[in-house]
Amino acid sequence: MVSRQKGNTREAELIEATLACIAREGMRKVTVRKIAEYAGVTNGLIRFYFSNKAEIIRAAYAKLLEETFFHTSGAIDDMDDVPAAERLRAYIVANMSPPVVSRDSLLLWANFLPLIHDDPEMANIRRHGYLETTERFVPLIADAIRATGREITDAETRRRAIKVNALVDGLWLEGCLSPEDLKPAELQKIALSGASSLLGVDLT
Amino acid sequence: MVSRQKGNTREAELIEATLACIAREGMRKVTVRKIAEYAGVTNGLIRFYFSNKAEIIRAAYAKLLEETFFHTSGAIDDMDDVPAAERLRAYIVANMSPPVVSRDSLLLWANFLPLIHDDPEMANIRRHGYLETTERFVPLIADAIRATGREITDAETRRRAIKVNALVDGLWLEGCLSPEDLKPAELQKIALSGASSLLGVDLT
DNA sequence: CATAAAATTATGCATATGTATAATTAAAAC
DNA sequence: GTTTTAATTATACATATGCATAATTTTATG
Repeated sequence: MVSRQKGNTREAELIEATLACIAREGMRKVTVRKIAEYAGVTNGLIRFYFSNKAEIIRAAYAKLLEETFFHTSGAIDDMDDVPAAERLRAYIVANMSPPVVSRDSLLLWANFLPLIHDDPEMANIRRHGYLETTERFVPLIADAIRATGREITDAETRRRAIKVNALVDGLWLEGCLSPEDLKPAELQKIALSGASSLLGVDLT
Repeated sequence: MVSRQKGNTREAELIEATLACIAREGMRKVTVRKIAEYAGVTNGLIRFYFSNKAEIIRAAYAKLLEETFFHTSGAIDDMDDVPAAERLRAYIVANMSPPVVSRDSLLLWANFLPLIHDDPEMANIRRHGYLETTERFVPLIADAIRATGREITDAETRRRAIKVNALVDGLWLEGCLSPEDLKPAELQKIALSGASSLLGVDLT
């Protein structure tokens, strides 16, 4: 029998195992038995920490979003007194770096996506993570534009934000799909020069 | 008993049913019985047209890629004598329009993605579709830049192509995820003005 | 050290699933 | 109109799966 652990540690291990299992096997091959195998325990134990399979999947999704938020928003914590352009730069670079850019992150994202459509709980978890991210990104872009002293309407600002957001998302996608063609360093250069063109702000 | 049909029609119906089933239920809930139900036949019939489940899934994926290629590349067929910028414009607009932009297309894409990693056949199907698309898109961008008469290195041209491609992919993603916020018309405007900035070519 | 509580394993069960194959029905051939 | 062939249904089976629960082991408590 595997040595015992306090609730929190073992629970976290099971969630980690779930993410690893989803990333490597795909959601359709994920079973409670396989999750247990990944965690090095027997299947019955999962029921001790989670009331059913859906719940551990939800916990894994929440964990994934937290991690992503930690890595992107974490990069601009303690930068309140820094110019907006520099903060935006750091934020974009973080979004173009591992572990945000990785095969696993894309696979996890894709595997969770369909669940959002038939499980309202999953939809809530996503909404929360999405708002958290948007609330940091969009104002950053708005500030960077305003810092240049240019006159710009709210509608136009919004359109610029959508573009930069799309560019970053698209590059994230390409970077995850073709890591040989687009390594993080180049990804970051491309993202920064692209965002510079789109915003009329020098981020390079 | 459902009235009989010649091989091709029924086979195509089953593939259509598979795509509908994947889009609405998610890959993990797709069973041969459910596919049959979507097609209005009994489960045994699937084995008559496909040797196993993996094969009908592969056929569905190939169909999806064909459809996408048909809608995007189809938009610039018979445009050989038109200026490159205009062809690029039409191509981008096609990529920002239904059915390329739709909830279903994103869901299908996400559901198929994990299969590419453990089924070499699926990887081949994807590679084929990807090359087909890239071979039309990248030269279009290169031509549009060259048509302005500017001097530009191959490496820089490639970087620009990656950016535009990422912008389009990212907008596709956002458009599929939030169809209320980003309707096709606005999506197209944003994509065209964004690509214009990134390439230094007027596409609006 | 004995006992209680918590963590982990082992086992069982009902159902779902992929696949195989036999039975049946409709269209085609002659 | 009968026979052949192709298309479709019906049935069966072994396995996988989620969930439940009993048994066991480890840690904590006194």
